Amino acid sequence: MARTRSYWLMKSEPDVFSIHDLKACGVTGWDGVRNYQARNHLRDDIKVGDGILFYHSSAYPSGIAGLSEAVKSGYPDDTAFDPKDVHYDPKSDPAKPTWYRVDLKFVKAFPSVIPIQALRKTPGLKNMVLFRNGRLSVQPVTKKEWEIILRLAKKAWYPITPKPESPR
DNA sequence: GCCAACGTTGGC
DNA sequence: GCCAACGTTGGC
Repeated sequence: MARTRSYWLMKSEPDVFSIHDLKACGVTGWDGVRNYQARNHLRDDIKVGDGILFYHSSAYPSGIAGLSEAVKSGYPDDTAFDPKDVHYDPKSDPAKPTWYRVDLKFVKAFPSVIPIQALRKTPGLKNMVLFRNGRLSVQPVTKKEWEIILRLAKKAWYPITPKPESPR
């Protein structure tokens, strides 16, 4: 029997890599993750066909910006072996890699980002890992949460919050 | 810029 | 193995 589809949320700072960058490149390797809990999901749990909520962090607004899908399950993240890479980790042994990545493809950019404030206010989303362990950059999402969020994306239009002036 | 939450490191 | 110090993330 076919495996049930799982769902995930992955964070990215849009200044570094946004849903529009994913749209432009089509498929990308999700590398540079250097947290063990997130690594475990990348290495062991995410399978081809799984649905991914693409989350913009440290953004205006922060929130879910679109959809992605896993096209390749966990394999070693070789940026860890490259001394010139910002994510270089001298402790990661190529013969026994510490860090893993998956490949993702672009599925959809929402017409407007669903802001975290709207997610927080939605009753069925109270228990999202996003609110319990906000710092985890690769986190599981339940089927129910996934469905609620797809409905929010379809119905709602969210104005772009202006970026506050930085103090001088 | 501030700070809460969490992870990692290292002395003991 | 404990825990204090420190670093990072990310919302606000």
